[in-house]
Amino acid sequence: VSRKTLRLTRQRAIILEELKRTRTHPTADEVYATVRRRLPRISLGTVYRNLEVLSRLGLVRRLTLGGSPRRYDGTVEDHCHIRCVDCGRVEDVELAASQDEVGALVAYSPFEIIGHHIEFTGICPECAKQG
Amino acid sequence: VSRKTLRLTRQRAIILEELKRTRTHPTADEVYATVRRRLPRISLGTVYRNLEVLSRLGLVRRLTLGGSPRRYDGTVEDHCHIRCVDCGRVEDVELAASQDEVGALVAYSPFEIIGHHIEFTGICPECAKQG
DNA sequence: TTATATGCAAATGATTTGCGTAGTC
DNA sequence: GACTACGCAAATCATTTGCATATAA
Repeated sequence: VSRKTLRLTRQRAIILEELKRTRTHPTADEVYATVRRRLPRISLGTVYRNLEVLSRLGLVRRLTLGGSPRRYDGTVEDHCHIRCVDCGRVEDVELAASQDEVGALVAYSPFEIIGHHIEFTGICPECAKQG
Repeated sequence: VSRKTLRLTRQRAIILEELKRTRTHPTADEVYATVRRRLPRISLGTVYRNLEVLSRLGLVRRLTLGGSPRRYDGTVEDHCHIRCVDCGRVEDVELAASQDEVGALVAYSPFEIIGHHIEFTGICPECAKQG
């Protein structure tokens, strides 16, 4: 319940823009590298702060994937991911079922359920080639 | 492809034993605290090293949940988790579908799929009470 | 004008690693 | 006896935060 008035700074706008543009589920560091091409003086701290703000606003998604560093996703709609256990790359996965059907899978839980996320693991084509 | 011969040290055995005994999906620090009651001179580094070894051996599971610190699970069989977005507690969830059915949900992926994990998020009963 | 956001650097938190010694096999 | 694992401490990696200044509204 914050009373703060958010401002659309150049930094914030460009971080959002670049994150929406990519499909690679970048880490904060990768966003930093990309954004720095347009704003050479931006700091990594600003990137972290804005990724936090943007995900609170629901404009981007903070992925709850295993592993560090954390990854972000410009696509907000519910979808699943697959992570290469070898190189760590994360890609989207298309499901045969709807997200609602997945949500309905729970037999019982005392928790009030808010959401869900399926993470598949596997070997990506590139790593498969290299054995 | 390691040629090392593993040894069953007192520390390793007790870490495994304590992890098998609990259902709380503890962090390395929590395992450390528990094990220390029996081995007061054990170091946190040893706990980390052994959790790594034990999960490579498939004797325990390193959870690929979002958030830090990382959590471990003494139950190796496939099952799903629910994490309280408020207090971070992680509990097991029983599914209405089999794990095979979940695996079959993927419509298409260029990855060679190895496994999957569903993480539900919600509010645990305790946090729900406190609003 | 004024409060939010930035850049910078230091602080924090989690995990890993180097090293000399202890203990398993 | 040989070599793995330990305890300890320092190093590394990711992320957060304090502060003085810049800037959006």
